[in-house]
This record gives sequence, C-alpha cells and structure tokens, in this order.
Amino acid sequence: MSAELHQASPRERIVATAMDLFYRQGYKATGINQIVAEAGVAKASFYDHFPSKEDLLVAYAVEMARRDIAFIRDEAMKRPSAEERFFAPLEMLKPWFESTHYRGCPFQNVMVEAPPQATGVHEVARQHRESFRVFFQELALDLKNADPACRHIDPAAIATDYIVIFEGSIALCVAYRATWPLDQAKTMLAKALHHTPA
Amino acid sequence: MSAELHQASPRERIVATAMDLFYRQGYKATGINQIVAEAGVAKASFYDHFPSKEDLLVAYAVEMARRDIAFIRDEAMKRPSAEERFFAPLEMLKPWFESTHYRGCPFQNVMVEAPPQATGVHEVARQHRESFRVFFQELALDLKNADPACRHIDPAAIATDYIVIFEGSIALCVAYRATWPLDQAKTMLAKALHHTPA
DNA sequence: GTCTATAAGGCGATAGAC
DNA sequence: GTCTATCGCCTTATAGAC
Repeated sequence: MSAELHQASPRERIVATAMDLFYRQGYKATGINQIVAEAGVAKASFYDHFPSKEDLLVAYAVEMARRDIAFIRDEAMKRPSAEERFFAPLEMLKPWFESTHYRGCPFQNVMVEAPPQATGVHEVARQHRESFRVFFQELALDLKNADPACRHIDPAAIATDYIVIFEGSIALCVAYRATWPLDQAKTMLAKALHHTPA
Repeated sequence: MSAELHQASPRERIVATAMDLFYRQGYKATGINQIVAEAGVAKASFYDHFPSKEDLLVAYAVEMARRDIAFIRDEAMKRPSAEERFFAPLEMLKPWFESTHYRGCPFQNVMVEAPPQATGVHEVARQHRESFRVFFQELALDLKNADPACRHIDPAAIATDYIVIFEGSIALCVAYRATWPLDQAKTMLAKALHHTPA
C-alpha cells in the first residue's frame, strides 16, 4: 500500500488498488485476496463495501471513465491552438502507452474480460465512448471556428471518424507494441479535415 | 461433443473445442475441465498433447489465424469486381458479429487475456495483423489496376489506413453492440480512396 | 487411448472473535 | 474497523489402474 493512501478511507483504498491492478493485470487475473492485501483492508471490510467482485468492477469502470475524460479535457485545454487541442487526445496516448507497457484502453479490455451478464460495466464503457465522441465533436467545432481552412468541416462527421481512428490506433499500438499507429491516426485525421466533401 | 468430431483425433477434438470456447467465453473463463469434457478426451490425453493450457492457447491462435485469413481471402475472391473485393473484409464482419454476439476480433481479445509472459501468442497475433495488412495492400493494388478512378492511390498507404479503420470499427462494434461502425469504416475508406494526395 | 482419484493451491464469499 | 479460520468450489496438473 502506497504512502498517500494510508489515510484514505478503506473504500477509497480498495478502489485505488483496483484502479491499478484491474488495469495492469486484468480483471480475471486479479483476485480479491490480492486486492485486500494491497489495499490494506480486511476481507470482511471489502465485502462490507462491495457485495461482490463485480460491484468493484463497476466502481472501477465509473472512476476510470471519470478520470479519463477529466484528464484528457484538462490536458487538451492547456494547448494554445485549436489544432493542437484537436490532436491532443492522440498525442497524450504516446507516453501513456509507453509507461503502461501497452495495456491499451481500459474499456476495450473490460469489454473482453467482463462477464456477459455484467451489463452495468458494459453500459459504463459504452457511455464513456459516447463522452469521447462528444468531446471530439467539441474539438472539431473549435477547430472549425478557429481555422479558416477548416471552415467547411462537419464536426459531427469528423467526431465519428475520429473515434474509429482513435480506437483502431489504440488496438494496433497494443498489437505492435509501438506508437506509430498514433502518428498514422494523426495523418489520417489531418487528411479527413482537409478533404472537401463530395 | 458434436457429431462430426467423433471420428477426429483427440488432438483435433481438443483444438476444435478450444476454437469454440476460447473465443466465446474467453481464455481465462474457460477451464481445462470443460475443454476435456466437451472434447470427449481424458484429462491425461490432453496433457499428453499439450504440456500446459498456454500451449493450447498458442495452437488456438495459430489455427484461428490460418482459418481467418483463408476464409477472408476465399470470400473476397468470390466477389466479381475489384471494388467489391476491396470492401469484402468489412462486409463479412456484419453477419459474423451478429451471429457471435459481438465478441469482436479473437486477436484483440487474446492480447487482453493472454498472460504477459505468453510471448508466443502475442507474436502470432502480431503476425496475423501483418497478414491482414499485406492482404489489404493486394486488394488496393487490384483496385488501382482495375479502376481508373483509383489510378493515383498508393496501395501501401491505403493498406495502413485500412487496418487502422478496420480495427477501430471492430472495437466499436463490440462497444456499441451494433454494426454501424462497419458502414462508417466503409465510408471512410471510400473517402480515402478518392482523396487526392497533397 | 480410457477411467478415477488426487494433489496443491487459488477463487469468491462467509462467520465469529476481538 | 481488524484478525483468523473456513467453506465449497474451482483451477491446473499428475499419478495409477485398466
């Protein structure tokens, strides 16, 4: 258990531990025993806060979604130009993947590992993707207003393109254990921006 | 155990069972006990053919890759026009996802579930993606030669675009439990084909 | 090849004492 | 809240009889 978590509540320590282990090791590969040990809580306390392991998975997904969208928004908004903000989500992934050894998108992973009956988790993952699409649309609108060369773009259409390219490059980064798919994604998006609609 | 497998060798029955269960249920969710039971082989026979569960996972990945690329090539080559062949890989996924309840790409799933030290499986998955990229390049070249409107395209560049869009739409089909990302992918690729390079 | 039995351990989850 | 103990079940893997 890390030092900064020593004073947090048991529930917070459990969720914080799950944030780390579920992502790094996977859901099924992480046992309750390891979670309670690393969180420094008694097993009885765990089941006091979470009726089952699946409930913790939901809490994990909710918290991950919250942090993910908050982080990506904050980072993007630090960029000075609309174009830099537009590409920020892709730029941010490079150091993230290198530091996490290419474990990819937590929600792509959750879709694979979560039991089919765990509808709550799947719904959180779907909702999170929708949040991303909306954010991409905002970025595209921002760009449309700021850059005369992008005057003609359709923010909604660009956002849908963006999410397909975004997800695809993430999956490929994991497969190839490399970050070139992110550069590829950036190039493809740039082409989409300057493509004159038929 | 299904009827047609009754006369196959024990090893073939084991692999055939794994092809079904590893994909449908996932690797970690499928136990050796279930595999030997459904394959109709004794547990000792299983460990005679596969030293460990991980070895079966490698055999699963190899066989899945072989079938996958063979199936997609055969189906694509049945199409009469170069354009239909080019889009065939995307078209084929629609009924597949609907019939398998959106379990997505076996190799995206394997990447998530396979233990990190299972380097053999990860290598098979990476190689399979490379096979797809090569096939996409062949399709693009075919299209370039057949369609005067595509005279200007760069098959290698189109293939890289294709694989990013391909993987992305697969991941989104799983997330949204819908096939619209495949249509989106097709539209994006069509735009890429007719986009005049700068 | 088949069968049963079992080892050795992890799993999720519970109970009771403090 | 903590601790330990345990339940029942599952896991991968092995051993021995036929």
